[in-house]
Amino acid sequence: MRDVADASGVSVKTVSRVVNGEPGVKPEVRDRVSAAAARLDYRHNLAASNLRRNAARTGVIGVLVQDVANSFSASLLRALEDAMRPHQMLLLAASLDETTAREQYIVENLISRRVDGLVLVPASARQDYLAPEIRRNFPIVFADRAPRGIDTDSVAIDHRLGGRMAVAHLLAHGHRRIAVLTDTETIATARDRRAGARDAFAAHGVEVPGDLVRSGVGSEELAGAAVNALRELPDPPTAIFSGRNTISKGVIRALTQRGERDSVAVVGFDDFPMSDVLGLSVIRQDVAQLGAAVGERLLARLSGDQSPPRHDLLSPQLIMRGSGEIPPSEISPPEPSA
Amino acid sequence: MRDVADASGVSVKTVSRVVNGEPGVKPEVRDRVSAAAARLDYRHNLAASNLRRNAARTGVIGVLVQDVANSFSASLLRALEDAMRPHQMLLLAASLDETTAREQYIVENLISRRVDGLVLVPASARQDYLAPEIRRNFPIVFADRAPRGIDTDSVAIDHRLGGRMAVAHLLAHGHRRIAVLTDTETIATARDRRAGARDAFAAHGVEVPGDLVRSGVGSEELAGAAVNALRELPDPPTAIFSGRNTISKGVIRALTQRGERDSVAVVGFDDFPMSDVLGLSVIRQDVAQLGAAVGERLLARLSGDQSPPRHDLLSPQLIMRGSGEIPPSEISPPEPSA
DNA sequence: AAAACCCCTGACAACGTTGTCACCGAGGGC
DNA sequence: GCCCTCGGTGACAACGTTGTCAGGGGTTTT
Repeated sequence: MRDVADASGVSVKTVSRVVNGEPGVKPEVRDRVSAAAARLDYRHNLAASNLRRNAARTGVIGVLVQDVANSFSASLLRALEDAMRPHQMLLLAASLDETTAREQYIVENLISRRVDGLVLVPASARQDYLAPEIRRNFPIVFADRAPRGIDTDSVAIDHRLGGRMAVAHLLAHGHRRIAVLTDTETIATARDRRAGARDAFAAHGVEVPGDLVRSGVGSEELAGAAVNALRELPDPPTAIFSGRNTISKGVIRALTQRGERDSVAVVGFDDFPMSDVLGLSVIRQDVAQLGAAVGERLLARLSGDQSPPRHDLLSPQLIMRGSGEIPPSEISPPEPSA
Repeated sequence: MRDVADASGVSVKTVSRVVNGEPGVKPEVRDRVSAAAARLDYRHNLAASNLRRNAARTGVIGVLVQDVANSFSASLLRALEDAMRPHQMLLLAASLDETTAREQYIVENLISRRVDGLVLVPASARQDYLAPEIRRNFPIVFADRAPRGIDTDSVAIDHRLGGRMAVAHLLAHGHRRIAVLTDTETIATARDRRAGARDAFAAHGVEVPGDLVRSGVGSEELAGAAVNALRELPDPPTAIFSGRNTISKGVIRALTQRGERDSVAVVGFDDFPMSDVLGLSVIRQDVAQLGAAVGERLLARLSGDQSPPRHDLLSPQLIMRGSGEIPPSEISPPEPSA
């Protein structure tokens, strides 16, 4: 900036005025400065600028998700970007891979960078470490999972309701031997979805088929293995509730290989690309809606909203595409009469 | 920082030393300062720090892709993140939506933020506006598309080869009426893929079926519409080369609705999640490999590599899953003998 | 005992920018 | 002709941090 000033024979302050488009500079001087800036390839330094304009915003928000390559996270990211774009804000995105340590490291790093806010799909079980930030009213919005150990805004899908809807749907179609495949116990959403499944059994007065409930199904491979194991049981499940999109993929792949796509009912949680073509019935969470709601909450906080934290729950939706409407297969032994 | 210094009775410089873990501070003092910092919720300001340590890195690289929600972009992002993670670098991600204006705006913004480098999947036709950055050796790596108007590193899939492979495969299975659906003319990759398709026709001495070549197919909906139109022709195509994953989705959806999934051959460009279950034959570009190569190039530049720009081409791979191996349907009128 | 050394610490300037204030000269009102 | 106003400009300090250098006190060397 000093160089530009020297080259155009004015003070640095005047260059600053030109660069920021402030009024009160003679057009002639303005042109001279602009020309010099262009000639010298001058690039405005936003970091220094923000440092000086003390209370100003950096125009960046941090987004921590599980894995930016996962369609859920990617859609969330995109919805947030769309929400932030009109406000000229950019996104610093990071994948956590369900790693608590990385979550804390990234959060700390982002705060040092003075991001204006955070969107967090937490990997950690508790987020007490954020207490100081909450105390000073730093905007943090939790997405898809509620905060624990602190209180701050969150927007999430009602996973429990979704799990309940899925299993209730299968029960309504006459299934009793329903397998429930969910991710690791430590993940709150997985717990909620399984709890919802249990709710549905209870509401229908059906005993939970304990031997068919599997948690810790954390990958496509594990899901496929689980399907194979379950279908080899003496009294195999006639329907499967798969608690996550990666699990659904493994389930469908395994069923396809076994030639059982048309005989075993499946309802998945999480829609994913092409599941319509696959005819997979799912509990759909509207990720775009989720992202938009999260963005809205964050923007409200950024513009000074001091109201108490809100915890919004969005209802998922059952999408019937065939796989969830398959009746119990006749191969399954008839239920003994009471 | 001054507050922490006052609270612990030392100078700001000593606080700086403690914060940065520099040696040469008495353990007792170090503890006192750390305690004060914790008590006052002190947060280190990386922006100011970087400003002072003049030539230092910000530890952020900008990544501009088409759409972070698209599986190609999302996977690229993830591969880059993995490449950068060991170097403690974070990613500022932005979606361009094939918009030239947004590309320039974001690039300018990121440069003002002093990102250490850029990864660009350009939306613009030419990138002359980057000339000053190239001149000062600012690290920019193009991904998936080569730069035009400037010369800098790029890593891309050989789209032309891929297009050729796809159509050659269909020709080898006896098809002659092969539809070629590609995205807008202005997108370089779409042009390359179509050119590859023409190469294949030429190499087989087959005349290009002009009435079946459609460009400007920019969405799933348009792809579906194109399929319907083409299949209603008096002499419909017996095979389809779909030049992009979104197009493939539209094609499959339309064929499914028409009940023609098993009678019309399809080879798609771009693998996407679940296409294996759909039995779709595709030209796969290894996005993870692409992202890793881009990351590697960028890291090399960041560590001072001054060699001339390189333009690497990665070969795509044909994955046969059934849809591309369907023979020409008999419904199609027999070719008139010569 | 003087000299040399080391450990620890702090004063100061500087990074690139902008807010504050003061200044200069031209024009307008009395 | 005097005072006031106002448009245009620049000097200076400050944002939060760290590199440089100097200094104080203790210990070791000669």
